[in-house]
Amino acid sequence: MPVLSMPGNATTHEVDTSWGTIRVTADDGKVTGCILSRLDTMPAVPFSAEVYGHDRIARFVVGTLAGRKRKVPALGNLIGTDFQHKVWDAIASIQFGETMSYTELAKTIGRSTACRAVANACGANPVPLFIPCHRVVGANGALGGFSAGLAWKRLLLAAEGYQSN
DNA sequence: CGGCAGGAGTGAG
DNA sequence: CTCACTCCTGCCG
Repeated sequence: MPVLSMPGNATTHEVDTSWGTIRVTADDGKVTGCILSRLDTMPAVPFSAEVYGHDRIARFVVGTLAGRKRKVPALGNLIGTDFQHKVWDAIASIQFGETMSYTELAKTIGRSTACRAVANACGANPVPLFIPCHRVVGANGALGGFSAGLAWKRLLLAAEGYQSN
């Protein structure tokens, strides 16, 4: 009988927002996944969200989207290559309200010319918001991309005071 | 200003 | 295995 990873205490944390439901999965309280509804176009309604109870993970999500600095909950074991983990670690070190370009980030992990690979790793980030890949932008001030749709990235950056374009 | 190489990963053929 | 594509960017014509 194959021994696979034994789920400890898996939980799902959902946050209903005017832009769709955000679903976070965790294992023993450690975040392992974060799914945002895909927004290919800017929603017509302004963003709003509510949190029920004192779910720390859900509160982090809403707080972050509202531009409030919050302590990032513990993260579980994320599946990825060495390269991806290096990229994610570097992203995690970007302070609230600050941004870093794909090239700068590439340099910090010793791959100065791998900006494109860095961008790819950003897109593979299993826990957007928790690993703030939205703080990685183009060297020319452009936003770059965002797996769940640029509307989210704009919202997050605007909330943190970043002036795009 | 357009074109291209460079760099890791994934999926199609 | 090869090719195409992806959250990019500096260089070169």
